[in-house]
Amino acid sequence: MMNPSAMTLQAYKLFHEGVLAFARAEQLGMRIDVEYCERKKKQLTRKITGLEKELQKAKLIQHWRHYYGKKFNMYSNWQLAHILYDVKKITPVSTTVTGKGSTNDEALSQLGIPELDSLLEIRKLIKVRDTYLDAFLREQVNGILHPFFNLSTVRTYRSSSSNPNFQNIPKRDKEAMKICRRAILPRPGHQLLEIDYSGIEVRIAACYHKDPNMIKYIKDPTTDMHLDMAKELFLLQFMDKKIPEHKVLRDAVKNGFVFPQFYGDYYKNCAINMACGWGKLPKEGEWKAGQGISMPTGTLSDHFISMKIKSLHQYTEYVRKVEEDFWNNRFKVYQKWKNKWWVEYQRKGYLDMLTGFRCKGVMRKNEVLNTPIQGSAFHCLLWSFIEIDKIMMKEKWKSRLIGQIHDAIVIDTHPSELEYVAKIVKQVTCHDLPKAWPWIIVPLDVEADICEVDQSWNKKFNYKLI
DNA sequence: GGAACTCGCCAC
DNA sequence: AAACGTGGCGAGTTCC
Repeated sequence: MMNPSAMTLQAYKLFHEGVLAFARAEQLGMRIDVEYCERKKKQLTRKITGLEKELQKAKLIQHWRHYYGKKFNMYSNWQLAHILYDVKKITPVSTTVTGKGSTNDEALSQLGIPELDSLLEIRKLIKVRDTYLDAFLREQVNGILHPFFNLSTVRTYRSSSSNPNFQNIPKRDKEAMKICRRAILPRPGHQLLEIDYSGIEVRIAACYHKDPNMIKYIKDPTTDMHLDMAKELFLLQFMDKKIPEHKVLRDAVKNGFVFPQFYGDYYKNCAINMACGWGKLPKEGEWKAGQGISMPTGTLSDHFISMKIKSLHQYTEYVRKVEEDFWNNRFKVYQKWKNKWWVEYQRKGYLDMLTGFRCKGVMRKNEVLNTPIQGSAFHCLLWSFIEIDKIMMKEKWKSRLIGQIHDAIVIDTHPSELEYVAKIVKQVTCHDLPKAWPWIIVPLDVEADICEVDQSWNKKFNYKLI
C-alpha cells in the first residue's frame, strides 16, 4: 500500500488523512441495543428450532438422515449436494466453481421441492442471527460497536470494513433489514443521518470516458437512461416510472442489464436475468400465454409473444442486438475508451487513476476497466468524509461521523445541528469536491435519509437537502 | 487441532 | 477471444 511508486503525493495525503478521519469515527463508535440483540437472538433461535423440527418430518430430510446417520447435518451443503445430485440423481441447475452441483438459493428454489424452500428460509434466519446479531454482541464494548474502516486491503484502493463489517448489513430484504438495523442506535438525544452520492460510479466513469450521450443523461434530469433501456429491452413505446408495472421493468433493466453491462457482463446472462429472473418466464421451451409478471395489459409472455419473441432463445438474440447498439451507438465513446484503456494497460503493465493511485500487476480485462472507476468513486466519498471531519472538529460539533459505506456517510447528528450539518455536507460533497478536483466534469448529487431522535437505523425517512 | 480451502450470502 | 467488478464472514470440509 505504501509503496511510493503506487501513489502520488496527493494520493498518499488522501489516505493519510483518511486513516485519521476513519480512526476518529472508529474510536467514537456507534451505540447498539444489546438487550434487543440478545432478545432477538433467542427469539430467532426458537423460531429456527421450530422450523427445523417441522422440516425433520419431510420425506427428503428423512431419507437424508437415514443415509448419513449420526453424521447427518442439515446445514452441510456438501451432504445436500450429494443427496440431491448423486443419490437422487437430480440434474443440478448450476454448478460451483469446482464443478459440483450448486446448493445456493437460485439453484434450490428452481428445483421446486417444498422442503428445500423451508431450508432456505431457515438459512436466512441463521444468517441474520450468526453473521449480524451475534457479531454485534461479540464486538460491542459497553454497548458501543467500533467497526473498522480499512484503507489497506482492497486492490482498487477502495475501503473495507471489519469486526464487524459495517458495509454489508442487510438492506434489500425487508425482514432481515429490520431485524439487523433495529440494533443500531444513535447516541442519546441524537439521530442517525445518512448521505449517499447518487450514481457516483456512473458519474466518475464519465470523467474517464467523457461519452457525450452519457454526460447528457447525467446532466439532464428529464432524461432517464434506465427507462430508455427498459423501453428497448421490453419493446414498449411508452413507459412511465410512476406506473408500478413499469417501475418493476425499469428496475429489472437497471439491475439486470445496465449495471451488469458496466461491470463487463454480456447479453446471454442479461437476457436470462431479465426474462427469467425478474420477468419470471421459464428458461426452457416456448413461452405460453399468461406466464411471467403482470404488465399493464396481460402478462410478460403475452406481451413478448405479441412482439414475436416466443422463447428465451429468441429473447437472447434480441438482447444481443440491444447490447451491440448500446456499446456501438448509444455509448460509442465509452466503448472506445474501454478499448484504449485496455490496450494501454497491456502496453504499460499498470493503470493510473484520476485520483493519483497506480494499480500494477496482472489483471483481467474487466478488472482493468472497473478498477479506476470503483477506486476513484470511493475517493470522492473519502475526500468528502475528511473535509466534513475537519469542519466538524474545528467547529466542535456535537454531531459526529460514525461510518461509511463506499458511497454513503453515516452521521450521528444532534437535532439542533441537523440543518447546518446537512448544509455543510451538501456543500462539501457537491460543490467543494468538484472545485478541488477539476477532472470531475459532471455534476455530483447526494441524497439523504434520516431516522427519528433516539430511534434505530431501520426506520429511515427521506430528508430533503437544499 | 489448527490452517486453508469451499460455498453461500450480505453490501456497494 | 471472452464473458459481473470489490469486499467480509460463518460453517463445513479437507489437509497436514
